[in-house]
Amino acid sequence: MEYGSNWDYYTLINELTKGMEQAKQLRVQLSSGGASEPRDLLLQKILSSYEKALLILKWNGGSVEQSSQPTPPVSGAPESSVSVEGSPQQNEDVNRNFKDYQDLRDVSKKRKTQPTWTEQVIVSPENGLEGPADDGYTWRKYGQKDILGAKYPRSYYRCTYRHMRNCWATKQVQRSDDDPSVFDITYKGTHVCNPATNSSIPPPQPSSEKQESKLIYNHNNHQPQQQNQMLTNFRANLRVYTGDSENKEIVSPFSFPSTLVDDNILGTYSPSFVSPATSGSSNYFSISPCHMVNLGMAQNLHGSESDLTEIISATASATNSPMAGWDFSTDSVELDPNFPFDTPGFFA
DNA sequence: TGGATTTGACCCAA
DNA sequence: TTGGGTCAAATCCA
Repeated sequence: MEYGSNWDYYTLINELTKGMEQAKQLRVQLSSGGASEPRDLLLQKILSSYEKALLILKWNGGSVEQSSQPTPPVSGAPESSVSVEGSPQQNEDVNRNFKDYQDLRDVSKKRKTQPTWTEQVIVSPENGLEGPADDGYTWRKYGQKDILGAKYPRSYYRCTYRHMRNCWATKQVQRSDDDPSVFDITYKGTHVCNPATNSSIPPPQPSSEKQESKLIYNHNNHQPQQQNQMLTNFRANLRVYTGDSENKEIVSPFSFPSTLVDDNILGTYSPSFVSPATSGSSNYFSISPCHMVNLGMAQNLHGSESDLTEIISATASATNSPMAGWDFSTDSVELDPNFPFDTPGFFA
């Protein structure tokens, strides 16, 4: 993303403006007692607006560094997020991630310095899927290891374009001990290879992948970028079950909307990810929120990679519930239609 | 034959 | 010292 691009600029302006207007509304409400719109909703909208603006600024600041980074460090920047909640825990995360990014700029080969985020993918047996779907990137498995205390081995993947495009994104796939149908996918680093530009690789057209999968996001850390398209689809398809208290949120059902079930998304499932991930498991199939978007939006939003991730991250931090920014209650709720996803820039 | 996967060895942070 | 993460040679496969 280029700093100062029109998209960013207008989005930034828009977010700040909206935040201000919403704050004014809230002020009026607080003074009058009347409420045409729930106060908490207003608050969330305000917070999300400001947070998105901040994220844009942060992201752009990072991209400046990216351009000068010859190695992995580039992957660090976008993961940092800003917590409007300001809880110590979240601030620690922010600080840590920011520190990670700084570290990455200095020591690219250090371990545990890359930003990470975790997703869980539930594989629906009824779909005939035995593993998580591909996420739009092409991964190459480079290792597998038995993990102490884990029933299933952990598989290690790195971006196929690590050397060609200096893309140092990696991911780890670990089948859950408790529920073998759940895959924990830990992403490290962010792709700097734009899958949309990987035109040299004809997108595979798997048939079985075009099926429903369920996603669980772990917002302990931050997620990848490139999620605008998914935003669009989320509006119509997302439900979130927050009954499970921990950090992982089940985003389910995540049925592929027709707009996603096309070549842009499913056509890019990489063979590598439909390959055996773990010993004892056959094919698996993962869908990462960002990657889906990444594919879908790549055609429309060149270079704009961070939004849904940031929105998720941003809104997630608005309350203790990771997805609270979407105005979720503790039960299954629909995505708040008032959430400012329709900010002009988001779907431009 | 070239690319992807497997797997044992090595590296390194905790 | 240990265990997680990565490397790289061997192997597999289309």
